[in-house]
Amino acid sequence: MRGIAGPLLAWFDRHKRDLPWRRTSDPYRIWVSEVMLQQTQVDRVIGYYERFMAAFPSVEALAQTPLDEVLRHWEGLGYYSRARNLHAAAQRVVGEHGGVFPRTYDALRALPGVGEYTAGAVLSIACGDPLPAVDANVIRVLARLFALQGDATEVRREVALRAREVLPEERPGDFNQALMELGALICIPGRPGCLICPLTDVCEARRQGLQDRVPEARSQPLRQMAEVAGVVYAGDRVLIAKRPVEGQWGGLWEFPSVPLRTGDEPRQVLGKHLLRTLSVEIEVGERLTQFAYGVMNRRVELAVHRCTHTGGEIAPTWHGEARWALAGELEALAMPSPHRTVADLLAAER
DNA sequence: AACGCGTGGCC
DNA sequence: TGGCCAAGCGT
Repeated sequence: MRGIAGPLLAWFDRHKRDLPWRRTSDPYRIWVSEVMLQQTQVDRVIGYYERFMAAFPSVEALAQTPLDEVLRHWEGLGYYSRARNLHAAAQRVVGEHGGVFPRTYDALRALPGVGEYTAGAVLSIACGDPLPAVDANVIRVLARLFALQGDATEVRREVALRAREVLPEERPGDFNQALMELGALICIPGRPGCLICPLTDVCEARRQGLQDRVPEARSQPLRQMAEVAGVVYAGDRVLIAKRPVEGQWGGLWEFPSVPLRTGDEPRQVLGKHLLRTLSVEIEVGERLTQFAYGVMNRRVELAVHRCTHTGGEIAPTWHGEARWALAGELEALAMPSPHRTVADLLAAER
């Protein structure tokens, strides 16, 4: 296999999408885009990237902003550890590198949230370093190009070697992006568009008729769950709780909620939960809303009750931070998607 | 090594 | 309509 760089880069020059992070060579901006793009589709990232850059135009700006505000800009994008790591990394760039974005592999790789892929992507795209950037697209494209089959781990390792071999000295960043762009637009998981693929003539899977074979993704079984949340009023304020930084929705604010087990009486469980975790006494009132949301491999039926504070001050425990908030404050807090739905409901009824 | 970690669009 | 999926990383 020789010379895929030529036709691939020619195709890329002609068909690449006009994306905001392709209009800069600032390593900081490339880095932010790459972190946002982890496990997230391009179309979804564009708006977040532009708002994030307007708010945090430099690594110093990001570093000096409170994490809560950074998370608010990340709300809805998911995988919130990315935002926490991005923020922590920005502070380390300022504190340990004098605000100069690191341009060596080891220094970049040492930042939280920067793995092998991201380090290679940032340095090849922003600095022209001849490093591969192997993401799921590249694995699929090269596995097909070289007709690599077998164990997923084995294919991955083999792809990593091939990615280094096919990488051209000229325009390594564009080459990496071209492989990913091809994987996203043409060499897609389902039925690849071999008829319009610039590499169709040299693709070994195509030659062998294996192009429809794609590494089977092992899907986790979907679990059904139920939970109850309370919008607890004390006068004109509502009770909000901050989720612990580790785990799902870490660092985000939510209306206090608790999982239900089969047979649980939701209103009773909610009351006991608030008493036990925050020492807050409540009276559980009418059901405000009920809906299902999906998160990871779970489908959750959420019932939300309007509640009234009847006694007890918030006693912060190991469960984390909680406080009373004015309705107008909710807009500025980072909340999980289903809780944002509830907050919007409250805002609409006022 | 295998698993946890979000979200909404798609067919 | 619901199962699948997307420019990974940390542990």
